[in-house]
Amino acid sequence: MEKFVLSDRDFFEREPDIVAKELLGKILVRTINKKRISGIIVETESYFGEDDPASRAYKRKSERFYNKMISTPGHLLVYMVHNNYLLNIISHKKGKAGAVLIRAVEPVEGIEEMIKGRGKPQERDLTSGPGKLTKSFYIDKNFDGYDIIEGKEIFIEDRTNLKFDIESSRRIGVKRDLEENYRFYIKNNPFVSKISKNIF
DNA sequence: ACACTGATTAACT
DNA sequence: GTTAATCAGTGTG
Repeated sequence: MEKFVLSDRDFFEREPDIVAKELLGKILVRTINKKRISGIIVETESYFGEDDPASRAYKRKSERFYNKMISTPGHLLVYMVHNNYLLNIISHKKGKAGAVLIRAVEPVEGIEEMIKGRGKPQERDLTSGPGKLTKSFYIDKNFDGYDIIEGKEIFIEDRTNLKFDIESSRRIGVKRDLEENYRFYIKNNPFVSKISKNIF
């Protein structure tokens, strides 16, 4: 049915908002010492290139970020904000810039490992935010540029027949957002970072 | 070498 | 709902 398969790089060679929506319900997997840490992706945001004021590629103000965001789709972009690492996947059509931010996952495997990485928070707080989930998944700057198509330590798995509704809202924590909703999340999922009403 | 900036979080009221 | 903490990354000089 679906033309684009998650295991192919093509999947990420599309507009970031399309990719962001289709990543919902997929499984983010981290292998560490042959153990699996994994979770269902429940919340994403899409960022664009030179014309997106919230993007770090905006107006090529940072040539460094611009170059990362036009690099090969399917590679990771990991960087720090407010002392938290944020996990993005480079996603764009050829010649454009773009990325999808993974904002929250629902823990599936390796919950003990997550707790070790984060201290001892409530289970809901393990991965219900972009900075929280990178800590629980042991993801840091070393994974910047990592290829999740070929990679064995971080990759994304498909899952059969998971049913859910998708909601959208404005992006969170953004000063000057675009006029459309570029945040996507699974309706009524308790691991979504923040419940917010749609703004049209 | 220095100054500024958050795509956040936790801890408040 | 609001706000302070906190520091690596980035650009500029």
